[in-house]
Amino acid sequence: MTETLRQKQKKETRERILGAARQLMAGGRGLDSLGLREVAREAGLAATSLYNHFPDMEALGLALIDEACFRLRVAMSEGRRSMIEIGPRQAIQELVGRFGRFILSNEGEFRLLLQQRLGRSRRYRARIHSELQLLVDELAEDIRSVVAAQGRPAVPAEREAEAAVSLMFGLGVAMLDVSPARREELAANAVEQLAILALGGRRWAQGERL
Amino acid sequence: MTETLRQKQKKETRERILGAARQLMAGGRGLDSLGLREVAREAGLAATSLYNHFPDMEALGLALIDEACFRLRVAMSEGRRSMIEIGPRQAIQELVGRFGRFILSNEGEFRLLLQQRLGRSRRYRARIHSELQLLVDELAEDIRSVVAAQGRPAVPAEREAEAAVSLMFGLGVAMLDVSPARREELAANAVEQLAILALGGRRWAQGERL
DNA sequence: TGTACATCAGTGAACGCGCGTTCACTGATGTAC
DNA sequence: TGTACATCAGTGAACGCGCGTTCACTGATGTAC
Repeated sequence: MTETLRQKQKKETRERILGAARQLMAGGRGLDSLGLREVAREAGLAATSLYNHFPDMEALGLALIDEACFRLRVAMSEGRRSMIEIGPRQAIQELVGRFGRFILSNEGEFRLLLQQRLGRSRRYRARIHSELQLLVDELAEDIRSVVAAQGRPAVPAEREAEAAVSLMFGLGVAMLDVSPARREELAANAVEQLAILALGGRRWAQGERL
Repeated sequence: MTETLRQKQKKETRERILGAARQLMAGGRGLDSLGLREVAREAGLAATSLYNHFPDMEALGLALIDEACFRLRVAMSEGRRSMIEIGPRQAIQELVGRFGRFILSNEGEFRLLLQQRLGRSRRYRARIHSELQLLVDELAEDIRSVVAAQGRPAVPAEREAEAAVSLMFGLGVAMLDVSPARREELAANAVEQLAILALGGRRWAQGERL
């Protein structure tokens, strides 16, 4: 069943709509402040045409969120394999570096996720929440792999992964309103935070407590 | 210079307006979705009366944010003194407990801070950012006090405080959409995260690295 | 291959609605003498 | 203490505007014979 011209054009128009919305949000705008007409105008379409692609504005928002989740997942999954070999110290550097790069080149998407995580729509929140849980799970698995590769005792990987994601999101938020130089500083701080966490996890694994 | 009846009533009306906005947000609404007329109606006033108390809607938002910042500060400052004596383990329990209670009884305010930290208005963001920096600074000071009281070497308190705030905000976000039982679980996890962090900080202070 | 009909992405007008803000006004409260 | 005037919190009408959505329609693309 080959794709007809019409189908292809429809797909392209849909992409143009999502791209227009992304473009508008890249300027610092929030999803909630985007109007139907505004998105249509940016996409070079009549306002009503949007209804040929999305049943309502909520669906458009959900499509944007899905896209953002996908990009985050891809960005954070790249090179997961190699992390196992480079050891914990470099793995943390790499992790923060990758997250920093994602934010740098997908600032709008990142803000979208942060905002809608607490946003109006339960569906949005649920979608984002499950995506972040996935991120935590993958990270926990990576932590276990790195530790196992070094022949060390099993650390509290789930807790560390949850904490690491919180720390990276904290980093991300702090990065948003700030100069590139300050961003480097913040990233370096985050690396230290994660290193301290990993160090604590190691000791915790050995039965040490506060 | 004693307060006239008019001044007193004006102050009360202002409080009623802010209270109405808080009330509306307590239902899960965001600041951005609140309309002037809606707030006025909830407060039992004509829409235009709001302009006797705030020059525009942005000012009303800023007043709400100031109020929320103040409440957070008060909630997190209470009993700071006693924390120094109870040692790190109980101090963490106490910290998370206090934060959890703040969220429980000020959910709307907490969501307001989280949302507007990334929100439309630069003034909002700046206000919240500086408030959080204050929180970090105070916490860092507390950490130093607790550690010094135990006669231990100085830990990387600034990093730990930043991390602790990120972890607590991560906890707060996770708590919002969730059952009370699950909240307990999340709080317990956060306590563990913070304990691991503190353990790592101790080792870091002794010169240990990953 | 050509023709006749069906599909459907895109259009422009129109719907009711609430938005934030301005304005001139009212009447109770405050103040000066 | 009483009076005359000033202040100003609260009001209701009105402003222009953009919102999301519906509708009947157009014309290019697709399909069946």
